[in-house]
Amino acid sequence: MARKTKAEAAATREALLDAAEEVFLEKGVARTSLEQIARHAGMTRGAVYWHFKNKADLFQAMLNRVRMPFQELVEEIGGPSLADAPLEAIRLACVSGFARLERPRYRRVHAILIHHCEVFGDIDPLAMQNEMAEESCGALRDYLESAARLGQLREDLSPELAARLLQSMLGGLFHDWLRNHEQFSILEQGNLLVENQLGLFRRQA
Amino acid sequence: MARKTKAEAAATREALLDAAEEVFLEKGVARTSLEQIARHAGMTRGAVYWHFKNKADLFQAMLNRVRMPFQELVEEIGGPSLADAPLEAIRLACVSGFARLERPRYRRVHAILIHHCEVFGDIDPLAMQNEMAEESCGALRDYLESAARLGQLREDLSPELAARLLQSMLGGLFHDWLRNHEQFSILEQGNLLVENQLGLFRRQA
DNA sequence: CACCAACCATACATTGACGAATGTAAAAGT
DNA sequence: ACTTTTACATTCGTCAATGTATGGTTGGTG
Repeated sequence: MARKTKAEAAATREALLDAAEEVFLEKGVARTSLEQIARHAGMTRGAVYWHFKNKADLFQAMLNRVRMPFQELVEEIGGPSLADAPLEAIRLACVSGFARLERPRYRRVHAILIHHCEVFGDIDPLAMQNEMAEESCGALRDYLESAARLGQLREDLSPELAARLLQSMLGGLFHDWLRNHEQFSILEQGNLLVENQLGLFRRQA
Repeated sequence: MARKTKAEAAATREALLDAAEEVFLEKGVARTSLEQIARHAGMTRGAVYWHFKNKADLFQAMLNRVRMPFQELVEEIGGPSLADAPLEAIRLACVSGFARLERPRYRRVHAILIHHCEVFGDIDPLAMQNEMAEESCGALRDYLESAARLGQLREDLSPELAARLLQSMLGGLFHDWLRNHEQFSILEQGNLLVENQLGLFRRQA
């Protein structure tokens, strides 16, 4: 095959990753061959093995396109508002996360990671999920402790417990929505649930 | 090989299913061969193909050993107490479910179904999860509507919304625990979370 | 302008899982 | 006691997927 421009080569690489997302989501990671991915992108396995070492490497590259550390979500909500209104900061961070998840690429990759792949090669999706869970739970706990210090939390509710409740609720919502995103909008439903759950946390109903 | 008595044959069948549970949980469904399952049970693939048609059939048989319809959980909690105390009925049903999940067989099979298998043959774990979710959410809504009619719910909280909150929280807890059950006890943690979440739902804090 | 390496296709070797066919020895039936 | 069926073990053919090696064309760089 003829050599391509650097831009064209990068484009085919992206096309391969796009194809991987679609086929992985449709048929599951284990049941899709590199041949199927290549054909779906209009290429052959040669292209795949040029750009990626193997299936696990391609999978990792697919994940790297959607890395969103929690810090980015915090930065998106503005800044100094979190100092005196931590509960509102949590809500806005959640909204920010929901908005990202509605972008097809983010939704697809997370759905694949959580519902359409097993342990595989040197990639352990469960370990990744654990990391995500602990990170978000820790951040929630920080904000809720701040809220407790400011007297914005019910006195019979510890920030630790509130963080676990909220984290479990968010995790369940996340899983449910990723399972079939056509059933509801995570932005609407998520807003509703987070708002009300935080309302239950607040002092004086 | 020599023929075994009916009891012995049934025992080897159970042994094969036990082995399947362990190997599936350790290596994932797609990455384990029937050979590995058979060897782990001290047999060969011949035994597997005698008792089961193929991998999907074995998988289905494994699932059939842990079917627990929601109705059983309700029956376990006693009976007439649910009429005037629906919130307590919910709590007891959850406790009952948590207790079951701590039995190794139930825990393993659910962990496999949710975290260690993809779509596979004529088996769609996501569809099963959807069934489970809708069934439990519907039951929760029924009880919470009953609680609302009895004036046991906060007036600013619709039973519909409460059901979604609780269902998401339970689902998140479920997933988190199945991901690594060594981190905490679902019976303790589940009791704590359900109790407090229901407490937040109740009228007059 | 020349030449090399990038970029991808093609062909080939290897692996390993499945499933069916066959073997067989003891339990069940008669 | 004789036959039949059961409950496996063993072997083998097939096929799909992987990984590698090779070839061919052209963009990029000196």
